[in-house]
Amino acid sequence: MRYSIGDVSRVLGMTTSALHFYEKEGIIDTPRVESGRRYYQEADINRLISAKKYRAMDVPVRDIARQFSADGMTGAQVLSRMRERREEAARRSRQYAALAADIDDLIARGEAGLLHAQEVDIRRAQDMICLRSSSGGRIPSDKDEQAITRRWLECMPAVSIAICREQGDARAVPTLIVPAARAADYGLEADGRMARFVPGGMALHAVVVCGEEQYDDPDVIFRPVLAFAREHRFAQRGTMWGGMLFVDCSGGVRRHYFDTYMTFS
Amino acid sequence: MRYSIGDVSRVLGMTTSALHFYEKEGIIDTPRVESGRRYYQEADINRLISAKKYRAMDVPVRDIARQFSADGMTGAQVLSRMRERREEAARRSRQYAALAADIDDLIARGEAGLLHAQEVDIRRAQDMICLRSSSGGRIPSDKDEQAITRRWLECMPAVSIAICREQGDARAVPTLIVPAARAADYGLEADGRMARFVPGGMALHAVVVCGEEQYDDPDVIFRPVLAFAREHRFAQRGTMWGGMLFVDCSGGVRRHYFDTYMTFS
DNA sequence: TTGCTCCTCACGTCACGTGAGGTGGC
DNA sequence: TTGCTCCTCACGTCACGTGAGGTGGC
Repeated sequence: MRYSIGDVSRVLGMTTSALHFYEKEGIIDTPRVESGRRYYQEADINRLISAKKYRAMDVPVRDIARQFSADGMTGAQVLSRMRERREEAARRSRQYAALAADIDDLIARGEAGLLHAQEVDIRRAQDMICLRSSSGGRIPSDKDEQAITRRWLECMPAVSIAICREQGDARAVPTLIVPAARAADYGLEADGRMARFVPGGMALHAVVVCGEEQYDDPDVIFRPVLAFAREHRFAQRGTMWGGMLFVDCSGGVRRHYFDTYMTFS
Repeated sequence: MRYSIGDVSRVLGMTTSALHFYEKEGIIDTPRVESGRRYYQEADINRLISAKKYRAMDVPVRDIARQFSADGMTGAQVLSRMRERREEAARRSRQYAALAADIDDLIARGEAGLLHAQEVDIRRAQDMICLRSSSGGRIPSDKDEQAITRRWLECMPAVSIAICREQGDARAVPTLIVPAARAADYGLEADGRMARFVPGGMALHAVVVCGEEQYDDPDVIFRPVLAFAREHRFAQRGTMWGGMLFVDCSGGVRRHYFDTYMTFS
């Protein structure tokens, strides 16, 4: 049986340029009829199907070419490659599942934020862990602190940009924050120095919208809960914090949405 | 606070060239000191962290730049993008999980094949569905059949290259095959024409190793089970089939491993 | 003659990575 | 003076996709 490149392309779901590419990479060595046109035989089809199978497993084309070459891989080596691919596929599956869950959480908080911006309510806050640098910025200048911050940032989107103000602090500081429940999954933990445990509990809550002024004066995000607390005589207990939900950049202005909590006694 | 590109790079886990790239793409617009060196401020850090978050969700850099631009996206649009990203992440998670399971199956059969090549045993065969073309090759010449074959090939590695011989066939033919149990997950089904149901049951089984001769004479793969059947007076019932496990290309020869089954009455 | 398939070759894509060759501040 | 950081610019990567311009067989 001789097949034209068009037939092969239609059946294998690969463009002719992909078939040219596989040939250039040495996965197949297609014979030609006199006019220069390629024709494919059963053996070529088999190799292309196998190549497609390994590509589906994310094996690079060059590795497939080597595997298929005259002095290619033994069965045991092929199996060992497949074991790697299985581990990688399982790893990616877990990673995407975690990502989907984390995005879900962001969406839920974001939707609530859009609906109830600027309203103050009372609700239970989760336990959180907050990461602050000794230099006061969101980026530490100390190398050890830089390494820790980097580890935290690798855990986005579970980790969020936040602003925190511990009881007794003169002003709020830029930090990172993660729900304590998610922290364990990512191997993040409170050490009492950079990473501090922020206990949850009943809290004043508001979604706050603010502009660029939060960079100079991070305390702006706590105004609604603080005003409510003054009016209704709630006393702060523990750490006030606000996690950034998203930024609305439409219409030439930047509106930062923060989800703020103030636990009270 | 002013941060150098080195600090930012260390903390965000991005190379300086990535930071240059993000600047070129318009995600940030970094100011310079007189000597030409860049410095980053809290607002830039925030945007880079956000960009990293969206990159972790597989949003393209150009879309992130547009989202952050002066006339960017509203909160509702950002949330809708996040919903898409969640669906995509969930889809990929499922896809990689299925891939891992399919590879697992390939490995298990491959390992058994390496250990017990050329031995005949008796075991239960699974129900399978086998796809054959009316033209006799693994690639059909009919356009409708080509479209069906293409759909099957998109379900690799659950679908395998195979050779089948129905009772009464003059010779074995190249086909594709899928376990009936997996077929349902991929929306493949027997139609009695191209795609035929191959019932499982007690069967003679052997892993057969053969060379290129299988392309001219696919029946070679059934020799061990047929010899055993003659010797021990087993009569074929239903379809004989062999699924390709892998190809050993070491030492300049190609050895094709097939997992063959002959159900008997 | 017209459509269709197929050919080669060059350049584009995406998100950076990797030097090469040079500068500025401690 | 030496090390270190940072600069720009050009080219590479990976697996193809997309034309442009032309040929061959019905």
